[in-house]
Amino acid sequence: MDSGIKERLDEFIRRKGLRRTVQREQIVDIVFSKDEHFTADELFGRVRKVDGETSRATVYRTLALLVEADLLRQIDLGESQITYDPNFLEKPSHNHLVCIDCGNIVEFEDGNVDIQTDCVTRRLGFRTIRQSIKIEASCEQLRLNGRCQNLIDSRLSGKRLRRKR
Amino acid sequence: MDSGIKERLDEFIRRKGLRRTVQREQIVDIVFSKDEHFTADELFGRVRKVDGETSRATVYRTLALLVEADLLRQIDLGESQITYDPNFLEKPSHNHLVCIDCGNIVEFEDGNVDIQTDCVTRRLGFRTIRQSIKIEASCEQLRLNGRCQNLIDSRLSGKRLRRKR
DNA sequence: GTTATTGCAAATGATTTGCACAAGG
DNA sequence: CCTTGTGCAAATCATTTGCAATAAC
Repeated sequence: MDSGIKERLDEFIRRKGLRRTVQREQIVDIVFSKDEHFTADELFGRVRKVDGETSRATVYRTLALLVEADLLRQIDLGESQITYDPNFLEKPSHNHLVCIDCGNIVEFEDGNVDIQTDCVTRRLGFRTIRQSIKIEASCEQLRLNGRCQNLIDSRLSGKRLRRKR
Repeated sequence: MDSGIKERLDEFIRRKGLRRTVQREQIVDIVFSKDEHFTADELFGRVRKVDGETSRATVYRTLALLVEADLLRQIDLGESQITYDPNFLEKPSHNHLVCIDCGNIVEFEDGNVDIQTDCVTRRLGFRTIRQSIKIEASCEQLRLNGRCQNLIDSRLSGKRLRRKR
């Protein structure tokens, strides 16, 4: 975990007159221990393994806190549950490609895309605050070779596949 | 309303072995009578004005039907309710800019953006199926002049402003 | 001590679903 | 007829909230 996160959270907590608690510490540790996306419920599961007392409500409230502090971002993958992405600190303007074959999510950063969209924004008379791009795509490997390395990798790593809402 | 819609729906209904009903006819007429985005509940309100019998369930079921037939699309504006966009038939690859000042939603189509993102997609080893871009932006007019024509327009037209989830 | 935070359980709110009856083909 | 569609009310499910007890500071 990037060591700056705790400091930024402490700063946010101080500025807002809030308090440091063991639950918040634990949840933050878990959220930023991996670079994987997660839902509130998945996080609750991981938190419960560490501390069997922490409540679902506290998990939700801490997620809202982290989003407000701009340490964590909600992303839309078209599922019924909100997905959280802990990687915006490292990759501030990344976007997501979702493979419709295997459900894998690929993060990408591309300056040219950012420039193009910002150009459109200015042409329309606005100033970009934030943008999100979701690309749904099919796997070229799977189409050509009948198999897809991403799919194999995700099976091996046990990554969560995409569910429809 | 584009006259092709009814035909495409009929074709879909025939192909699937489904049935034409008065409720579906009415809902489709209402959905495509304007180019405005709407939620299921807003649509239900409009439908009820025409036919006081139609149920909320039928509205939801017909929306799902239209989405499946690819006549209507769900878009994510970060609200708790799903937003439906009836304009993809006319503008097949448009995207959305949301003004954080006034909540206005501006649709735009831009070939260069599409080319850039498709380029990224191919570089990653995928083939684009569909993409959606959401730009959150502030109004330059408001920043410079202290007022925003979009905001004034939306007040005048009584357009729905954005709610947070 | 004062105020924020927590856990619990209940509430919320959008959407979905089971079922008996209605209606399309 | 036979099956799909509808309306109703109940169910679902993620998320939020009220409240009394607890813990920061």
